[in-house]
Amino acid sequence: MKSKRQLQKENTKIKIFKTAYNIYSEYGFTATTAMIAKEAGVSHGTIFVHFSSVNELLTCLIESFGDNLALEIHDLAEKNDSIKKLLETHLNILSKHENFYIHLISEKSLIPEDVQMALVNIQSNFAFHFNRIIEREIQRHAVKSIPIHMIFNTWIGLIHYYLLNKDLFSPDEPLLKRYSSELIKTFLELIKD
Amino acid sequence: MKSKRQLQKENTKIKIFKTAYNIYSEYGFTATTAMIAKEAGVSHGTIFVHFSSVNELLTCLIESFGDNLALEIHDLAEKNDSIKKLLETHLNILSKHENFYIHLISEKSLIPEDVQMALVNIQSNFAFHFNRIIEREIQRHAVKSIPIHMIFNTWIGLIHYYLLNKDLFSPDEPLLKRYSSELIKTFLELIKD
DNA sequence: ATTTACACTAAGTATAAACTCAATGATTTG
DNA sequence: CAAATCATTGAGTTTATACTTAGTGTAAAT
Repeated sequence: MKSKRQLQKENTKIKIFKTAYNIYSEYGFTATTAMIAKEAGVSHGTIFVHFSSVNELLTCLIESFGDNLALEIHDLAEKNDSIKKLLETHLNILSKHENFYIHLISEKSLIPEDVQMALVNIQSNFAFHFNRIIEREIQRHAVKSIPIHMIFNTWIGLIHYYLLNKDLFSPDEPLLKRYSSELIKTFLELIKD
Repeated sequence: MKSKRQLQKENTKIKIFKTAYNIYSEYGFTATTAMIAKEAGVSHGTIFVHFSSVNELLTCLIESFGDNLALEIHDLAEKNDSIKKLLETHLNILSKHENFYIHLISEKSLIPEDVQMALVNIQSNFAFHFNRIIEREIQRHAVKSIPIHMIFNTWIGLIHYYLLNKDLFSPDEPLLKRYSSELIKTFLELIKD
């Protein structure tokens, strides 16, 4: 049984955590701890009761984000065995976290180096499922015989380019909502044998 | 005839300008005006005699960079009319400015908004030549009939993905030196009809 | 009921970086 | 040669932000 104090402490931490996610999603990683405290309705100092530094807060957030994405990718990749389905699923997952993900890739340089690994892990994780399916399609001569990692990098490169240039491509609405089908269609066209 | 004073002033400005380019190329856009002053061998205050703010310095640098790139692209695109030649030329040009260019695209979020346009201009400029040649190849059925802008974005997306992840792909030597031919080969394979 | 523990507060400190400005001394002007 | 000009200096000032800490009031322990 948890004491009243323990509960309050946990709740406050969760409140800060979730608020930070929202603030960073909206304003990017230049948002300040002061903003987060204000939005969470706690005093500035409270943040440092729960997280020893802003870097630790960032680290927790991003690693947790990576873990969540990994779970979603794992779950859905099992069920989708056509390339098209796989790509649709990939973009659907990213779509749910679009704002945070965009800030993550476009402001990577602001993020503590030891956490940037989390980003690499996200890609590796998806690459695993991606490669399994593409490999099979290459065997079947449905996909061009090009080194798999290049096919993967072309796909990630293309969608990251769009996400990184959301201001240009889709300033007023979610980018993936608008471009998912065009991106998938183009990519399938390119890789088909 | 220029007076001694005028000459000295100009030289100092150029010295600061070039040093800033080198410092930013090496350390990225978080490098400080103090670093630049020290490296240029002038006092910190001198920078603000020549540039009203660090943003103005950045603006000058990046716009000048864009102009140079535009010239190089214009010159060389005239002479290269096969796709392969065009892509090789593109990467050769970027190769000459690899470090600065990488910082430019990976730290875009640190750059004043009104200068980010310069980056868009660089792409538009290249897109013009790129599209002209691809269009012709599509007519000849040498390249798949896919919307040209998607072909262009796939190419830029791919090379930016590599440049943005230089740490991963080629931490110890220039990235384009190592990957140019693989990138070109893959891309040509993908778009050929 | 009293004492102790502790989550939280808010005012304060530390630091880093851009930017200012009065002083300096070399150059130009008359 | 004297006076005026001006590029440069470097020791400040300002500002923004992360982080600290002594204090407060409520919950828990005795």
